[in-house]
Amino acid sequence: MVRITSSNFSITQICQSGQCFRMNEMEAQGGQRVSLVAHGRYMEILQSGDDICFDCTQEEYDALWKHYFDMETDYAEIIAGIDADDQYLTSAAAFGNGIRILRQDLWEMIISFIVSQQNNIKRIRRCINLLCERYGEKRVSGNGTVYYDFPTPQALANATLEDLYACNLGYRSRYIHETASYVWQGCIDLGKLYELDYVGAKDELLKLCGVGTKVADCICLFALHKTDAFPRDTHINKVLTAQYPGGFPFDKYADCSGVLQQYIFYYDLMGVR
DNA sequence: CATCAGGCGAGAC
DNA sequence: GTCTCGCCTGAT
Repeated sequence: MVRITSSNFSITQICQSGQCFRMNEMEAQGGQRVSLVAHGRYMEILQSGDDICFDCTQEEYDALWKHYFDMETDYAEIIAGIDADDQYLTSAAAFGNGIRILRQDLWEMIISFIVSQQNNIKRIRRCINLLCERYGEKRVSGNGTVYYDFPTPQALANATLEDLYACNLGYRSRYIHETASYVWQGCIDLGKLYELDYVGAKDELLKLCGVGTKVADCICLFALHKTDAFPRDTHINKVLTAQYPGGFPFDKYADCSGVLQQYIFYYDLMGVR
């Protein structure tokens, strides 16, 4: 068990923000609890107010989860940098101030956000769980929980189109089949994407079948942690049209616009209006 | 029954 | 380069 105290950190907000499809809210008394599969491990986190309890060793927290949850970044500073005259953005950030931009697995994000297109979060989770159960390695955690690794490029490349359609992926089945084959054959070196800047990494990702501008931006933000990426989906476009008819002030928020995108997205999705 | 969900690829121009 | 159109599936 690792106990830490942090304002600007909410496991439920992170869970609901829709960047991670393998994080689930659980029943809990006297606080919030989520389970998570990442880094090939299963973990639970308990939170009560500013008190957060990671169910792992200190070594594991320091080596993996601290970085995964972006604990080194001061989100209060980002929020403090928001233009006080921008009432919408100020409200959105106050509403979602516990959100973090996670550092998730690159391959998992590529497939997850291909699945996400023209799809709703509930079905996205179902599709991904199905892919993991059918093509991921089965594991058992320390507390006896059965879970599945995210399928490897090889496992998905070996799945037939029919198999993928059977996972209710619809027309995205072909995209996943082609992208998995492409990666498994070594046509793209995913490792080198970490060395590129946002624009360079995005250009490479756009070569993948089923990856367009929006999906590429999500991968850049949630896997490569390019916080200057600003994914534009239907929610964001709706808000930009209504709240920023003169254009969103990207120049003010050069290297944190991706964080702001998450505040806006979450506020539009969950906020009471 | 129509519409939409965190878009994208293919083809027309 | 920009625009339109069709697309699996399920929830509302």
